[in-house]
Amino acid sequence: MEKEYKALEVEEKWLKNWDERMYYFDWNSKKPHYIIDTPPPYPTGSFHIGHALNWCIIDFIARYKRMNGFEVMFPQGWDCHGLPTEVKVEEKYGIKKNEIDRAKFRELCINFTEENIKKMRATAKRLGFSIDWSKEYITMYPEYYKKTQISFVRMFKKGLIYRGYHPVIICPRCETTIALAEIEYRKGKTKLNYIKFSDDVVIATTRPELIPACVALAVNPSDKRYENLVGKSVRVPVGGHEVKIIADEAVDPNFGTGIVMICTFGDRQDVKWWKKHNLELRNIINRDGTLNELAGKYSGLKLSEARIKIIEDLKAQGRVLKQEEIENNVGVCWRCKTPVEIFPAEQWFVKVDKEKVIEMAKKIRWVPEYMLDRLIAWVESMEWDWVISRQRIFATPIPVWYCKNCGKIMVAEEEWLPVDPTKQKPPRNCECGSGEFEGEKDVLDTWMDSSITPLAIVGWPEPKEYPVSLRPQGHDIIRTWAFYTILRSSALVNEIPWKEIVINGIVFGEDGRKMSKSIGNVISPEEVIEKYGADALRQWAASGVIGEDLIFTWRDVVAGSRFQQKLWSVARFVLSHISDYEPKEEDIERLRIADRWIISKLNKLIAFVRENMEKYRFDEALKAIKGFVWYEFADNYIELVKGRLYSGLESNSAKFTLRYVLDRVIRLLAPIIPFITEEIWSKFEKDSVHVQSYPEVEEKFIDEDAEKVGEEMKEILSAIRKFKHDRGLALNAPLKKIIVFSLLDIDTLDLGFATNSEVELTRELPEMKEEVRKLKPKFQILGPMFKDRVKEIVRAVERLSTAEKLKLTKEPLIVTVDGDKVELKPEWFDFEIARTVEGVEAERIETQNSVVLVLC
RNA sequence: GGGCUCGUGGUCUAGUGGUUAUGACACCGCCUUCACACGGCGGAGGUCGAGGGUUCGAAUCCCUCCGAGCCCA
Repeated sequence: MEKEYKALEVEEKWLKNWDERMYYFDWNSKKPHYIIDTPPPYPTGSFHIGHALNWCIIDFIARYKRMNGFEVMFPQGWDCHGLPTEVKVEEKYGIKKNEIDRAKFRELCINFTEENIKKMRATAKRLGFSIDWSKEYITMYPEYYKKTQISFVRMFKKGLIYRGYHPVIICPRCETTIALAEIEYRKGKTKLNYIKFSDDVVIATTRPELIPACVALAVNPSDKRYENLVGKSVRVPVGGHEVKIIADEAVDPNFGTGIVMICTFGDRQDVKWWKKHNLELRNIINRDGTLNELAGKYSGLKLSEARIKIIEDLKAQGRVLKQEEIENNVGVCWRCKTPVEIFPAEQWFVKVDKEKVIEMAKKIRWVPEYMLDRLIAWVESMEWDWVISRQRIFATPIPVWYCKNCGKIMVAEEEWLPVDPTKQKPPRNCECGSGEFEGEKDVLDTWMDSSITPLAIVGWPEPKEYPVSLRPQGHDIIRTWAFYTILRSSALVNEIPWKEIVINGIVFGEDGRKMSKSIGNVISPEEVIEKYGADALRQWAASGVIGEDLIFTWRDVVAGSRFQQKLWSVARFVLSHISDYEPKEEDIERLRIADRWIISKLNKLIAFVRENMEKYRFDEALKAIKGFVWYEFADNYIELVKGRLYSGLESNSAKFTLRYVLDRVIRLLAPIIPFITEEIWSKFEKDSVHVQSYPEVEEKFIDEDAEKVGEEMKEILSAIRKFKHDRGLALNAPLKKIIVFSLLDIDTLDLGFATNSEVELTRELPEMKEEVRKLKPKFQILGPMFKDRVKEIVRAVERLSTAEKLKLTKEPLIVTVDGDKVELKPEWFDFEIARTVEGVEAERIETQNSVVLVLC
């Protein structure tokens, strides 16, 4: 074995040699199934570090479960549809989606996405994820979006999908609907106009051009000034129609006059009020940003023109009382910077049954638990149903036609799916007899695709089993992906989607801020892999507490890389000593104290690691393994048994132990660092480490007595190292003699080798003088017993004489506290006793349970 | 503005009622000993965000404030 561990070479080698079929999921397997509803990422082309964190966690779980005898399904999906791809494709080819053939545009999007998937797949493979590639799904392909369409049809038939009015955002210049994500906000100045509707009703508005769209006025219910107005009606100037005055808490009494005008629609708050108070819809704006006939004499004017004209007219009527300049945020189109307008249009909705979703969510086990609160808070604050239609192209088509003759809606039958209604006609005529249809041009929200992933991976509409075992995902998409999935699972099969949901945090840059291209703090997984390899990055990913956000730091990656070198060096040492050794039962009988000590500690480690892996606390598990390998096994155990190994004296017991420990440690680490563990495993075992079982605790090796003695030997060794260090001696410098006074069965053979000195153990403590050096009250006992008198008791104990303190170590002692006699018991205190031995010219070192005399 | 989370040596971090607060990185000294200098041994460094409360006892529980972050208005 080479001295240096070459992570990159080893990782490349195993990527080539591994047979990925060992990760394939078999429905017919008799093992218990463990199905993971993995997130399908949006194929942007780069698998970023946030994905890496998420996938590492999934892979730790998948590999751990596999080694524990589960048949694990780790599928990989790609959530393809959406606006960003449309935008990228427009940029790439210099086209506009509305100016070219829909089918052609869709094709360009598909090609673009396929390229991106290819790149991301490569990174996922390089990171060593145990993905079952035979279970890959791609939402833009007909096999998948057929399922999305079936889900639409079924929910429509159950009455869970309906059509209704909802605002869409349009850019009046581009004459197209745009998404919230496409709005930029600009700070600007505008005029707040105080407009008199009647003698006692004055409103303040920044949008006078919308007065003809006014459908109500609102005041805060606690506003004393307007108590008598609520419920009354008032005539709208320039519009001429009458509107009611209503009360609503959301009105800010301190803004303007405290009376606000509600229009359909000025902004998102108007939309809320419109829904909440069931107001009339009064749409005065056309898609091109001009006013329609509902605006009366202003019909045909552009909004900006209408604004001037309306203010002019109002001034002429003496209705404009005041105009003050204020700062505000205006939403503008990201492309042309024109202020956007809200425009009511017919949309498709999914009904949201809040109680049902919460009830379902509570049946799922949430890790960490508090993440459930986020979902509940979100659901409870929802103000309207889920709008699922989008005015876009690259998405799953809504399988619906409208009869050109009678206008009736025809929803596709399941047998007709998949279908694109803009290209295909329905196979039968409308009830009215007409065969002329207009296909639905709107398409489905991308979350309609991705909210059926747990169903899709088990073969729905003929699910092989359900619910699945686990959903791992980030907390940033609880409100979307987790919520929609629970909603859809409930609606489609009346069942929870998964038994458990594990939420991971998001990744920040080294500066503590969210990674973003504009800040320039983005680190790509490839960058890390090129320098330190996948295992090092995986160790960083394991260092996070589940649910909490994680900062990327090179420091952690480097620390991971160092641990790999340490593990490699340890393995190199162990393997060089066991190459010609076969474990034999009789060697167990001959195990010495140090062997039994380390094996016992290892078994306790196994219990601890299992417990934490079950809780998804990979940070705790890895930290414990690292600590064991580095500070127990390498620094102490190996140092203790080197003598036996080099001398050949009692060496088989050490060899048995080295092999036992290495075997367990490698298997414990395999889910987290699959490459280096495989490499080391291959040097002394056959088959892949990834098809082995996870180490089990062997109770017969848990040995408290040996641990006590082993810890003491470790302490003695450390004390002697410190002694040599203080004297300026080399650590391997021989000493004349070391005499250990101890009642424990210290192994003088190992300790002698390790200190390079003769070690003598003696039970007799000749002419030993004892003195209580420290006396620590055990407050856990004293607190409940004496309550507020504890301090007095402690003071009384401190006043005791040396002889009395020594007496208290062995028997109860009566002391006087505030005139009361109190009997103190030895078990209420921790004693630290100094033992001095006279007549010996030697350095005296004391450890917990021994006195060590060093003759040099 | 609402929901959730976090604030611990220089930096990052463990720690949900017990006195002397965990570890890592960085730092300082010593040691190139045959697994490892990406190492070993030793050392220095903290009023646990601020204030108040509960308690015999608070980093830990409660309240208020300050600061940071995420998601949503």
